[in-house]
Amino acid sequence: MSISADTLRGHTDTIILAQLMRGDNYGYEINKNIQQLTQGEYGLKEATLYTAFKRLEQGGLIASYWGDDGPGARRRYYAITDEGRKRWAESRQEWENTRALLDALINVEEV
Amino acid sequence: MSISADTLRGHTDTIILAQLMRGDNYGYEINKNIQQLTQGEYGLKEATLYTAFKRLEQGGLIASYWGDDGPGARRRYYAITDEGRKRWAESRQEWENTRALLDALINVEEV
DNA sequence: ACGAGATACCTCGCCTGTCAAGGTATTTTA
DNA sequence: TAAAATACCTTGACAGGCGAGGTATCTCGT
Repeated sequence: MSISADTLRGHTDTIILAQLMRGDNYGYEINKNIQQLTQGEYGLKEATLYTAFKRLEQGGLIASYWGDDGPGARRRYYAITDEGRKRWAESRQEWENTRALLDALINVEEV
Repeated sequence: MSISADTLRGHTDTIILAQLMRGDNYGYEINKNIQQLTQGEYGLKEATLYTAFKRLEQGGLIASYWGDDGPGARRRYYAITDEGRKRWAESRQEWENTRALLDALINVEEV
């Protein structure tokens, strides 16, 4: 986890939505996927993760149900809603914009 | 100001340092430069701006002095320190990394 | 001469997202 | 059968952003 979380603040929800775009999944696994995708450089803290799930569900962007199939402890699965899909698309677009802005703001043209 | 500030949270200090890399400047002007660079899409709120200056100065990344030359009210100028330059270079590098991570996390490979 | 508006700085208190710490329950494995 | 892994959840503290409000100076039109 070499990335300071504060620079990713505000993107947590989008990251989770993106994972759920690939299909229903449960918290632990989602977080493992995130860690894999970033070669272990980034992962959500559990408190952050579950806070985000709660927030997203209350906002109607995801829905949850209990699944008890697999090994290990019981799992709460999450599914992205239509509204969630819409939000993801928007956030993705916004990210493109933010990225361009920060590129312009953080770099200094050579003197 | 169409960009939600939370997606830029954590980058405020770096943005300010980048502006000061171009030379000494004062708060109001720095913020105007930022707005210009982003075609008015982004600007720091004053409270955010001055909070950041305080934080940066206390951290030894910038230094300030009063200048009374120009028109309008008195101005407090800021100069980036050696430590500030170092920090900017680090943050810039970290941004490259963060950008790559978010690209990987927010986009979903097609099914 | 003077009031409006621009310039410029600053503080207080609220809100929100992150996370360390602590807790519960189940299953696998040595 | 105890340890470790899996999996979920809550509480309280903390930090950064910012709305709202405030101060002081200068310019410009009338």
